[in-house]
Amino acid sequence: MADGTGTDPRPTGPMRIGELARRAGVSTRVLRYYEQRGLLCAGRDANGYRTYDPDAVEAVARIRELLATGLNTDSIRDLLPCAQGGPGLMSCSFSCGVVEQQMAQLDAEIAELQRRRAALGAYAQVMRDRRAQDEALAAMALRAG
DNA sequence: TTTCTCACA
DNA sequence: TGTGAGGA
Repeated sequence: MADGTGTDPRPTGPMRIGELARRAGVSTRVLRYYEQRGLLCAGRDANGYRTYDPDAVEAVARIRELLATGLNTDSIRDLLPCAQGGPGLMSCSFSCGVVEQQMAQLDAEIAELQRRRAALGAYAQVMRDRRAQDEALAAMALRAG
């Protein structure tokens, strides 16, 4: 079945890149990119076309999940051995370290964004004050005729 | 339909 | 982190 909804039955044999892309809901370019970055393994058939095992669909889903956390492809490549056999990561010291480090980096980015927000807020307050002052002066001038 | 590479956002 | 183009 090829309804493009991702509800097809699980493939029983190797897939080519187009079928994996459709099942995983990503572009073929993305799959080649993941392979280039060492995130995804592909075999080759006689004509050089990539072939993928049926579980590559879940592998792509795991990669997408990890990318969505903000981890880069190098970190994900190192983490993938800890991400086998189901959702989430094994609680090994390596994966814990990577996750902790990523959270620390996010905390730093959040702090920096909050600093920028506060700086912009100061500008905004000055602008509001000036505007209120200008309006008050204009009202006074109007009353004075 | 697939492969690849280069340039680009 | 991806995408587009262009040729094989």
